[in-house]
Amino acid sequence: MPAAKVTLRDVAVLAGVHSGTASRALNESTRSLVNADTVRRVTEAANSLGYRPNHLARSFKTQRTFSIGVIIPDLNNPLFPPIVRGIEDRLASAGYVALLGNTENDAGRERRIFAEMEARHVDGLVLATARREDPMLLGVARNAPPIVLVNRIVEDHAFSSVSVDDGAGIRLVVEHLRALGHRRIAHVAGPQELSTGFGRYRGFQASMRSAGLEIDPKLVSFSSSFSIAEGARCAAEVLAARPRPSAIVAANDMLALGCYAEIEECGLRCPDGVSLVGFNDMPFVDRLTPPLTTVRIPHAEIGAQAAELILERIDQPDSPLKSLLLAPELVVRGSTVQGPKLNGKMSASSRRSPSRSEDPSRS
Amino acid sequence: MPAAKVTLRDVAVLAGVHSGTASRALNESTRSLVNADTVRRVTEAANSLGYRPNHLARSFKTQRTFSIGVIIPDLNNPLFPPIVRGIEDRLASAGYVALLGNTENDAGRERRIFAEMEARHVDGLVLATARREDPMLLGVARNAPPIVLVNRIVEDHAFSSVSVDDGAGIRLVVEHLRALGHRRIAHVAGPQELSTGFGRYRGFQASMRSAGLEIDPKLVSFSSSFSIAEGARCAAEVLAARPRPSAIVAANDMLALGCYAEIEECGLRCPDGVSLVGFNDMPFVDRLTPPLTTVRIPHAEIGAQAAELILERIDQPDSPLKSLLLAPELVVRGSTVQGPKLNGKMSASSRRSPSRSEDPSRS
DNA sequence: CTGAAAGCGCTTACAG
DNA sequence: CTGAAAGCGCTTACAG
Repeated sequence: MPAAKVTLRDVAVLAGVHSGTASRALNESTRSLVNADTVRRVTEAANSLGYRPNHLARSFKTQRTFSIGVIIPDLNNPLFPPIVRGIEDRLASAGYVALLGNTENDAGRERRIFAEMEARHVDGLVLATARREDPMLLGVARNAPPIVLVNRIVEDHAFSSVSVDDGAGIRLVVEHLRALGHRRIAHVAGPQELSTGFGRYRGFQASMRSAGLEIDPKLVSFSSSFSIAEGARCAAEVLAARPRPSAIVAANDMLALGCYAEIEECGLRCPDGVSLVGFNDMPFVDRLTPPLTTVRIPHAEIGAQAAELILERIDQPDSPLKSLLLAPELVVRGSTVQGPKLNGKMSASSRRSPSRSEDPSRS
Repeated sequence: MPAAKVTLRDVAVLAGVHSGTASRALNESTRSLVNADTVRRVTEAANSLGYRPNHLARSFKTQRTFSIGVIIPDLNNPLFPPIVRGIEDRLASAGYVALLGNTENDAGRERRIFAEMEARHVDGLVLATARREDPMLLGVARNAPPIVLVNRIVEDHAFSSVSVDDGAGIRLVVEHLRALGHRRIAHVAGPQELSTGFGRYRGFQASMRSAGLEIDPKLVSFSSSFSIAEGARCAAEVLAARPRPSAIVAANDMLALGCYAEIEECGLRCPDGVSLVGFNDMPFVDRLTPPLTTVRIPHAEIGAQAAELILERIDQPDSPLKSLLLAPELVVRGSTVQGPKLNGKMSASSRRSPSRSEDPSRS
């Protein structure tokens, strides 16, 4: 049991050296400056006294805290816990700790949390709250700590970032649905002021086009937030269109959850009446009925890479900015089935659907 | 834009006072000691210079960090994010910040995280990792920071704590099932070294007894962790008993998730073949098929109260320990239906089951 | 390779 | 009510 307060001076006295020497002996980076035998004596003294360096004194002196601010919209959104864990685990292994802040997507809260983190002298910040055009981020002071964006990014790349290739993810989705014979495909889009919502919508447009499918404006509805309620509202909109869509591409799993509810509400069934695809592969969406086909993103990896980037920037503040784009992966589950052209009146074998040969991705 | 570095000295010079006076003027608790006019001058000087007190210097001097360590098993367990948010929100409003640590239920990690938090001089700790007999907790040094336990508690109450009345929760469950006519009720119990697993098991015993129902040992299976896999394993065990149970009480929702899978695996259906109840009301269990009947606990409130307790202990280290026991609430959803006695061969009206009159809770 | 000393920016008894 | 000063426990140029 260590005594209440053992300081570096105590160690130095016991080892018969000056406290400056003890400091150098105990510090990894300065150890090489001191005689090996002195190092041994100091180390022994430290051990025998149960010396624990005072973090606060060191931080005060060096103005480094070995802490990183992590700002997210809401920890209760299941997307974030695995990302946060990815960040924390990587940081912990480097002796850093994360300070977490939830903005609730509120600009005022965001500013307050940012200021609080600065006041606490975090060595860096990881932000999952960026908007495509983000007034706060554009206004950050020159002497603000290094910043890395995660998941969401800003329009002009003034920051390092780790995100997922949203367009590629949606392409996998559209091609999957196309291959199942779906032609009237709806999109419940995310908020367009976020890079994720915007990128997935653009990806939807692009991959529908290259799949040779038409985008009916009535089959696209824009949510104002990635929430279940908005998913239901937008699903109601696209399901009201005639002819009805045979599949819905939701911009994320929360929206997809709302779609499930609304599909049922309309007296339809998923997947028989409407196929449904989400994005993110949130925990437990594989336990829904039917299990959700979705786009898996490497949550923990995203977090770990973001932590890696911020640590790099701290060690080398002048290193060039990096934007990592991680590859998503389609996870096919029960919520997507053959479209109406293939299992409808025309049997797939008796008559080749003309659309098949028109499909440029197959020619 | 504040200059790179404005210190208290700069403010004092501009206001024409000594830095000690400036400190007193700016500090809430000492402000009353200084002349109102001086306060005004100092405040103005501080504002005009954009002075931001250096947190690090203050912490170093006062040995207080306004930070609290929060140690949980795993942020990816959906039980914890809402609790953590409850803690953080309450802490933030008091100017505190939370440092999060995930133990993965590993004793070594737990020790390491605990030591790290101590080294960072957290002002207090909130632990959600307690075991009923917890060697680490019993061994904490006399000069360790104040500790509050959350959700799980230790056997002898040497700590303040906030938890849920597990026995009362299970009683609600058993009475609900009893009222539906279930008599062969199984229990997929949690780990018995945790107060939650143990308390719910004891609650199961007690409320079965007072409901006049027999506990068949073959209908109780003990899991080794609150996981889906363990839930499935234990469900398989109790479903193998003959006569089969008509209902399963799972010690928490993760175990219930495993029960769902195993019920299906056995070719049974929930709720027609077997009713199922969980515990915790984790996010999204209302979206399962069928939606899970479960015991709701006030997650955010639990966190907020824990934060409250730790703040109290920091302000008044000698205040008496408190153990808050929050009331759970039954949420009835689709996973529980009438038991076999009432919708089986014997109609409820044609023949009164003898067990009804034997039921002491109804006499 | 080591010692002596300054100093990081505050807070807080201690005088007056 | 305010000033002068000590000091929290380290790190790090600066000498030698």
